[in-house]
Amino acid sequence: MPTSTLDVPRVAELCNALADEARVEIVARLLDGEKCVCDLTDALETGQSRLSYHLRVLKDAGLVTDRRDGRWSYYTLARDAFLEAEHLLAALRPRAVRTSKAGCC
Amino acid sequence: MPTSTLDVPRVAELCNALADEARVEIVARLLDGEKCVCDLTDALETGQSRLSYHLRVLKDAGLVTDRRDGRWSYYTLARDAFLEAEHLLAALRPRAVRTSKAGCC
DNA sequence: TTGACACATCGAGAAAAGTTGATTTGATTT
DNA sequence: AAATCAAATCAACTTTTCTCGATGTGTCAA
Repeated sequence: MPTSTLDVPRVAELCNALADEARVEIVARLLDGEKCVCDLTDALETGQSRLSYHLRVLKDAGLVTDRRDGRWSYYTLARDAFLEAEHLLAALRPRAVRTSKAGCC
Repeated sequence: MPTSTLDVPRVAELCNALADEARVEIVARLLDGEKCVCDLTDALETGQSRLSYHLRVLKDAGLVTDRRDGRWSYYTLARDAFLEAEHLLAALRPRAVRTSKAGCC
């Protein structure tokens, strides 16, 4: 459930999770649906432990969820978290073009 | 001018700039318009060089612009960059609730 | 039950980011 | 011109993040 206004630590947490290219790549790969770790390893041509690490960061931030099926783990984007991120970001958007120049101190 | 789709490095760059609470605080303070550095130093109760460092990170990412007037520097949120960020994030949002479970490998 | 597999986790090292105090720069006041 | 002030930059240090190879854990096949 997305919080509406200015949750500073949460913004930092979510952005932090998306602050690394490897993780954004992962998210991009998950856009067309659930993938298992082996699919991602192939697609991203990266070491298994590295991938596992980044998946964990995304998971800790709530941006993905995982599901186990036998030996495989499947990861899915968490729609709620992305909506939450959008709302939080929207709350940071400057309302209009500011013309008023500030005086100082 | 906001790019539309999946610019992975740019997402990482923007998110990185917002991945630190201090910087999100700064953005929050700038929401009601332009501020000089001294205002921010007071408001955030932080050292001057620390603030200057974080302002530079925000500026390098394009999220703020600065203007000099005499001895003072004024910082303003860059509306375009925030819109760009919103668009980029929107492009990462999973389209709908996925029910299809992936087969593997 | 042994071996192979998929993945998570660990430990150590490398790299990057953040903090702090001192110095520098450039503008203003006296 | 000298002193003062706002803010940027620097250098040294601390902390965090990332990477890589190794090990651990649970699952399945032979």
